[in-house]
Amino acid sequence: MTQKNRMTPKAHFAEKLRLAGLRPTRQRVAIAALLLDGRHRHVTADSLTEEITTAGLHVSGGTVYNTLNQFTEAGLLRRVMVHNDYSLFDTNTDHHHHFYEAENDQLVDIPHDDVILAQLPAAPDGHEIKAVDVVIHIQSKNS
Amino acid sequence: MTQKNRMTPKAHFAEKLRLAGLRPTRQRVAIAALLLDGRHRHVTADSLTEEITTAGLHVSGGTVYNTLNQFTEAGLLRRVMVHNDYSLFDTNTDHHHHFYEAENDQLVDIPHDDVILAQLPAAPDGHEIKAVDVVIHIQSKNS
DNA sequence: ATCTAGTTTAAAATCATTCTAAAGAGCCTT
DNA sequence: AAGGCTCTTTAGAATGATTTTAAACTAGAT
Ligand SMILES: [Mn+2]
Ligand SMILES: [Mn+2]
Ligand SMILES: [Zn+2]
Ligand SMILES: [Zn+2]
Repeated sequence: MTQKNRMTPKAHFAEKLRLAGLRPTRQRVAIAALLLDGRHRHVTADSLTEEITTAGLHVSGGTVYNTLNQFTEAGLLRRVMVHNDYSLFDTNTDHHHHFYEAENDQLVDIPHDDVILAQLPAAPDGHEIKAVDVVIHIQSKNS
Repeated sequence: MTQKNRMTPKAHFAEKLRLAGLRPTRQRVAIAALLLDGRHRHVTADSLTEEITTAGLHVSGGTVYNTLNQFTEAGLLRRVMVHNDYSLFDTNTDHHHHFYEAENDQLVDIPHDDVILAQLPAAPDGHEIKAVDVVIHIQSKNS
């Protein structure tokens, strides 16, 4: 078992943040405890703020945005692009793709192996591929 | 050759709009003439407004947005999702994918055949696949 | 020419996100 | 344990793309 089982949860997430190059402030540790617990899900600044409130905490709006951006920059979260209305963050940073149902703005993970890219184009000269995002747009069958 | 060569360009685009179920107003025809001439490119509300101005015309901001949305809804344009900053519209509605270089917000088409999805997952129960979007994020090699 | 539903317009409103500048908190050094 | 430096947080203002509004206009039918 990993070392995390010897620490209090707070210390565990503080350590995780330090490793990511982020100073473990009270707010960041609280958000890390909510988002980086291993569960795979998709959150928005709004839904995260709700979670924080439900947990009996308070973090200013600016800090929620800053933290989501910093976690993403640090590779602790992943931003998913499916529309222009607001940002979606994925707690699953492993390589995987998504189903997106615009009808009710629902995003669902596709297991890694269920999409196979048999052939990829070469990146344009002087460039390299950083990530490949596949979004499969779906709709309910009865139109 | 198609029938379009027998009409004045204006009539040609008016007809195209009628077929798409859109009343061919002066503004829509002007925008159609700029965007639906067969060239494949990516535009924003802003870049389109510039083009309109350069052409010596004027269309209100609201109408530029409405028209882009209506054209997209009608299948004359395609919206491409690569970031949350503003909408990108593609004059190429054929099935194709994109390279995206975040560094300088540059979007480049990938020829249809250069990405092959060998295996697609089944859509969730009661749903069908409407579109598959692949975005390959790239960056210049010297980081 | 007249009518009517659909469209355009300038301006205001919306709203997610970023910025500001002042107060607070990690953390390193004494 | 205290001091100090830098990074963070905060509430609130600002930003900016997009939508909405309500009045003026027009395509197309009669
Ligand atoms: Mn918006
Ligand atoms: Mn914005
Ligand atoms: Zn996911
Ligand atoms: Zn394209």
